[in-house]
This record gives sequence, structure tokens and C-alpha cells, in this order.
Amino acid sequence: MISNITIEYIAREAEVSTATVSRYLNSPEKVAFQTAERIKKVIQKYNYQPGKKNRSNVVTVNDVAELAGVSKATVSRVLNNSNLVGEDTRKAVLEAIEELNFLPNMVARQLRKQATKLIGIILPDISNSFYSKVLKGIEEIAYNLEYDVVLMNTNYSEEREAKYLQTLMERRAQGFCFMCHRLDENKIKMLESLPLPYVLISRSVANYPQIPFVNIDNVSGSYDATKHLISLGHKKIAIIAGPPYDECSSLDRIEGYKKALEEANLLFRDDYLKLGDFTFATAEKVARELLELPDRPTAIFAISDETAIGAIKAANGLGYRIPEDISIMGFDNLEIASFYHPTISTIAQPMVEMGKKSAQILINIIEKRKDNEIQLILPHKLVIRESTLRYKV
Amino acid sequence: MISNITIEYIAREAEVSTATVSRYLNSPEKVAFQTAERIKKVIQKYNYQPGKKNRSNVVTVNDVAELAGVSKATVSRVLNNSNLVGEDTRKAVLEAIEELNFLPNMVARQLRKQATKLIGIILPDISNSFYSKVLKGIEEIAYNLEYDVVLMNTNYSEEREAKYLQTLMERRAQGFCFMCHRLDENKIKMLESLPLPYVLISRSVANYPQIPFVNIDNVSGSYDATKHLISLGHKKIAIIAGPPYDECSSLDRIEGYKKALEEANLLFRDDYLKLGDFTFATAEKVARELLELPDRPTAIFAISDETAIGAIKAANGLGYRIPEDISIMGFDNLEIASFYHPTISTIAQPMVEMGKKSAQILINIIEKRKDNEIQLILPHKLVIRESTLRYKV
DNA sequence: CACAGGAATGAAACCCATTACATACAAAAG
DNA sequence: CTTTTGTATGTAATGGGTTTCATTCCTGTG
Repeated sequence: MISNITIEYIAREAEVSTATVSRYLNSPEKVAFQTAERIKKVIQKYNYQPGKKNRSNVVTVNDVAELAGVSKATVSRVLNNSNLVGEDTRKAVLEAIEELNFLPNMVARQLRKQATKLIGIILPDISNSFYSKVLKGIEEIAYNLEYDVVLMNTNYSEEREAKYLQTLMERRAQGFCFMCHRLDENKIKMLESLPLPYVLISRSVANYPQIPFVNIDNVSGSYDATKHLISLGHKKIAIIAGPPYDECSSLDRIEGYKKALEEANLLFRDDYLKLGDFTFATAEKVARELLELPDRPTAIFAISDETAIGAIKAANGLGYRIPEDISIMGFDNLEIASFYHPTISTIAQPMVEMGKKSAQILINIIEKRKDNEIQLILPHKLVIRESTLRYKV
Repeated sequence: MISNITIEYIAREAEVSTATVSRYLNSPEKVAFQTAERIKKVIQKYNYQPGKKNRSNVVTVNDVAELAGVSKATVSRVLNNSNLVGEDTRKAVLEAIEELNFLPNMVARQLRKQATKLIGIILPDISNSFYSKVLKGIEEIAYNLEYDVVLMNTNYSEEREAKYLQTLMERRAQGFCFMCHRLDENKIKMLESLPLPYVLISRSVANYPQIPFVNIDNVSGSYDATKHLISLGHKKIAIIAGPPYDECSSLDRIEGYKKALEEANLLFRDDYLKLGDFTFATAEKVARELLELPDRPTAIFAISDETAIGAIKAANGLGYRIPEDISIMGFDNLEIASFYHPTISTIAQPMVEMGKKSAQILINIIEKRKDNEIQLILPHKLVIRESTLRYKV
């Protein structure tokens, strides 16, 4: 806020309307004596001088221009590295900038240039390691390409997501990376109607070739994981999937799981499918349900490493050894997967890389470089560790 | 960027200078025939009409004002919920806004109001769970109070930190939460000279009562942890601290550790102090060094839960059982601490709460609410779990 | 009824840069 | 030596809002 003594301020203090103060200043005879006195007193108290505003002491291009003895256009040219400035002039301007400690106001520049150099990142939960890794990649590229990143954590709330989209538009952000948790036809339609470029991360929409995304092949990753369990001799393999509203990765991974089962002539069983929510606690709970089934599974494929950890915890709690009694697979390859005890077999996703690629694609679109792929499937990798090392049921 | 056919554009195409194009437009007789012809051709090609710029189709307050039949001042009043607007007028304006799908341009508003509603968060590593939890708290409060958060990940680089500070100033951010990794006299002096409010998180500077911070009592937390190990009968307690450049929490925690030792008449041993860097891998490495000492410690106090996990890994690798052979304490109380195997005793810090409080303090300062504490020490808590359950060496 | 004062609204200044176009001067071309 | 052109720089418009101050019209009061 700009804090100056204004008519409004005087009016409030003198307990009259601004109109009256204005009248007093221009035609004092039209104001009742008492009122005039009150106003006069306040005006004297604050030494108010109409029109003479207490200019803030912020240094602007004008000040620089004055000190350097040039016009502000020239200062601006120096700031923007235009080559249309004489060497001497440039030096003078730079000296003035230095002397005055001038810091260009990006807000003004943004307004004029119609470019904020701001991108948004919408994600469900920053404290989830998968998202924070992706975010790290995005931030890295944004930093290198001189964009700044606004973090928008939705806490899995649709309402908050919508509000953040609104904010992005109002702030004139130039684009955003979107890790939404629910992606249906309606949302895609909404996204398509936005005047803002975006890149989906960890969501595939190959049937909309114009929508940019970066992902891995979740069906295939999940297939690989399940097949690995099958190759160990498991016949009773359960899966702990993502929350019901996760309409992308989770469904894809269930699909890959089913595909592998089918190929091995194993039946898909409803009671072997549980839904988690990527938290340790829920995973532990549903894993226990699985393990307490009359015909318990001998292997569990968990949709994330955190989920796997919850499952291991449940198995330990029930006295099962891993991997001797139960094999457990994770997904993601978080660092903890190789530091847990036992170490956890998993499907490695290039999380930081996904962030980097998506930021790169986004900024390519923003800066209208056309020649790049906008739908990217990055490679995943099966990583075998202790949690599925052997099986001797 | 604003893309219009301008003199500059014509000049480039016709291979002359802008000056010449300008001359052609104003006094064609001063331009050589051939040159004039070239310029003419280009002008016709693009149907250039000086002064007539292709206005972008962005809806502004002007459009709303026109449609509603009021002045833009009134539209602005409606937008800002001023109560100085007549009911009918307000309705008309709101209808016009709806009809035109008007989205106020925050950049323009920010410029005029001199308030960006933007705060920065500078932290060393977003993929570290401690920081991402704190960040989550900050984001939550910022969202509630209608600020947006720019994420600035320094990767422990001083240079990058400095650059980000510059960016904050240029963007006219209104303040920032600062989790710096190195905080010496010079940096404090620099911070004090900034025209920008800030709050330190997880750093204490009680000797500068004007500098806001939110932290726990690290000395005391570390003292509690060490004392707990002592109470189990341990006499040989090692510590894995933070990186050498972490001049706050790490030093404080070493101090608390020493204090507890001293109180129990145990000698501090140089070879029982190792430096880590909050990563699993380094922790595992230095823990192994500890455990391979001729006179190995029977307990390890790790400066973070990740560090504790690394240490447990090292102990397991060397065939030691936990807690029977070695007790290991962590710090932070990340979720994984209660889901690791064994579960990890630790000092719980209210991470999300620290983020929330700091954001609240920052915004209080920004909005000039004075009546609040600016230096906050939040409570910590000793949490005993399996990794220190018993000790039978 | 006269007059003071408030509510509602408008015109224009302002925030702080960038940029479109203009121009002074010097250099090159003829 | 003129004519033409380019370089360096200036002037003013621009981006899209908010705010100051002025003004109109209406109400309440003595």
C-alpha cells in the first residue's frame, strides 16, 4: 500500500467525508465554520499539502536517467542489453545504476512486456517424496531458464485446485506443470479452454495428441513388476493400488498387473485388490486385511514405495518374514527403497528427470519453440532387491 | 511480448534502418527512390497502418466499464469491494464482468498497489522431508491468507541463494521464509540491510532480538536424546552431526550432546563425532567408520532420522542387531521413523507447525500487525521406539 | 427553505518500466 | 559538396489497473 496523507485520511481524522475536505480546499466559504476548523486543524497537524505527495524513496529508471544525464529510454536500453547504446552512455548509465543502487521493478516490466516469467506447479502433496523429487527437477530447469516457480499444493482438494488455476490466470503466469489427482473428460475440457500452456506430469492422455505430458509407461512398469513376482513362482499376488480418484497411474498399474496375471494364466481376484492412498498408515491397514484373508497372498505389489513399506510393516507385525514368507514390490524407487530393511524391490521412475523434461517442454511452448516432442514417455526400470529376493513357501 | 507490425519490423524486412522508415512515412521526398520503393512494398505486404496497432483481445476494466456504462474507477471499486458503490451500479458491473469473462490483471494491480502478495521460500533441498514438511505448513498459511509462494531451492549453493535474494527484491516479493544452511555474521548483516521482511526457520539468533525466527530448542532436544541413551546404560555414545557449514542446528545439537555427556561424567571423544550431510548414504558411510573403531560406540545419536536410517543400515551390514547390540536415535520424527524396521526413537519436531508459525509471523510483519512474538521456540518431544528399546551389551 | 454534509461517481494522475516512432548528428555515397 | 542513410538518443504512448481529488445530486436539519 502507498502510505501518504491524502484527503481521505484527513477526512477520516476530521470525521467528515472526503467531499467536504475537497470543498474546504477549493471553496472554503462553502463549508460550515466548525467543520472548517476541524479540517484545518487536522491539515496542520499532518502538514498536508495537496498535490505534494511524499514520494517514496524507491529508485526508478527516472532517477537513473537523471543522474546519468540521459533519457529513461536509454536506461531501459542498457537494462535490456540493447546494442543500440553508445559505449560511453552505457558506462554512464551503469555507473548511475551502481551509485543509486537501482533495482529494476519486475512488476512494471512484466506489465509492459506482458511476460511474467512465472510458472506454476500444481501438485497434491508436496510432502510426498515422489512429488518433491519431480518438483526439484522442475525448479532446477526453471532456475536455469530464468523462470520462477509458484508452488501450489492442493491437498487433494478439487476446490483448491480450481482456485489455484484462477490465481495462475490472474497473476498472468505463463504456464504450469500439472500433477492433478483426478483427470476426467470435464477437466480435460476445462484445461483445453485455458489460455495458458501446461504440461501434465505422471498422467498420460495419448488420445489427446495436443496435450503435452511427461510420464512413464505405467501399464508396462506394473506389468514388469507383476511378472517379476510371477517369475519367482508366486501364484497368489495381491495389489495395493492408489486412491479411487486417482484415475491415471493407478488404473494403468492395475491394468498392467492384470495383464501379467492373465499372461501367466492366473486369475484376477477382487479380494486381492486393495486401495491405498500413498500413505504408510493406510497401506499398513489394507495390507493387514490382505494378509488376514483365509487364503492370503504370497506376494504384494504395492503402488508406491511408501505403500510397500506400509505393507512390509503389516507383514512384520503379523510375524511373517520378508521375503521368505511374503514378497513385496514397490514402485518409484525412492531413496528409502534401498535403505529400508529389507531393501525394497521396485520399479524405478526417473522422478527428477520427469520434472526437468516437463519444465523444458513447458518453457519451449511458452517461448514458442516448436520442434520438440510434447508427449514424453520416459523409461522405467525393474530394480530387484531383498524384498523379493527368494520365495520358499 | 507484444507482437505487432511496427516500424522496426518493416525496417528489418526492407533492409533499412527504422530511421529511414520513419522518414519515409513523414517526408517521403527525403528518401531515395529505390529505398522508398522497397519500403512501400513491405508496407503494402503487411498492410501496415501507422498508429493502428492490432489491439490484443484481452478484456480490461475499460471494456467492463464501457459495457456497464460507468467509469473504470467504479469498476475498480466493485473489484475491490469498496462500499462506496450503489447497489444497482454494482450489479451492472458484476454482470458486465460475467458477460465479458473479465479476469483482473494482478500484475497491473500489484504495480499500482505496490503489493505483490508474493512471498519467497528459500531452502536448501526440497526433496529433503524435513524441508518439504515445513514448506507444506508455509504453503497452507499462505494459501489461507491469500499469498502465493515462490519456491527457491538453493541446492546448498551460496551463489544461488544470493541470486534468489536478488530475484525476490526485483520481483518486489513482500517477504520470505529463509532456511539458510550457513548463517554467519556477514550474512546476518546482509539480511539486516535488506528492505524486505523475513523469518528464519530452524535457525536461532536470540542475540539479535529484532530478527524473527521459528525453531525448537536444539540444544535441549539433543540433550534429551543423549540423556535418554545414557539412561539406558550407554557409556560409549557417538554422534553423527550435520555438515560442517551447518552453523546452527548442528552446532546446537553437538552442544546438547556434550552437555548431557558432561552431566553424566562421560568424556567427549573426538573419534565419536562424525559429520554427515543428512543423506542416507553419507550417514551409512560414517556410521560404518564409527562401528569399525577398535573401541566402537554402543549407541549412536544421529542428527536426523535419515541419518539414523543410514546408521542402522551400516550396523545391520556389519551384523549388529538393533537395539540389542547398538542403540540408535534419530531426530525430527519423520513418518518413516515409525515405519522403519526397527522403528526409530527420535526427537519430534513440529515441522508443519514450524512452517505455519513462520508464515504467520512473516505475514504479520508484512501487514504491520505488531503485537506478536517474532522469536518462537516450539516444543520438541522425546519419542522412544524400538531402536533404543533395550541394551544388553 | 437554506444550507451543510454525505453517497455515488467520474476524470485524471499514478505505479514504473518498455517501446514505437521521431530526430540530431555524423558518416557514406555519389 | 549534396544527398542519403545509419547510429545514438529522445519523446511520448503504452500496459492495466488503483487512487486522489472533484463534482453532482440528494437528504437531513434548524
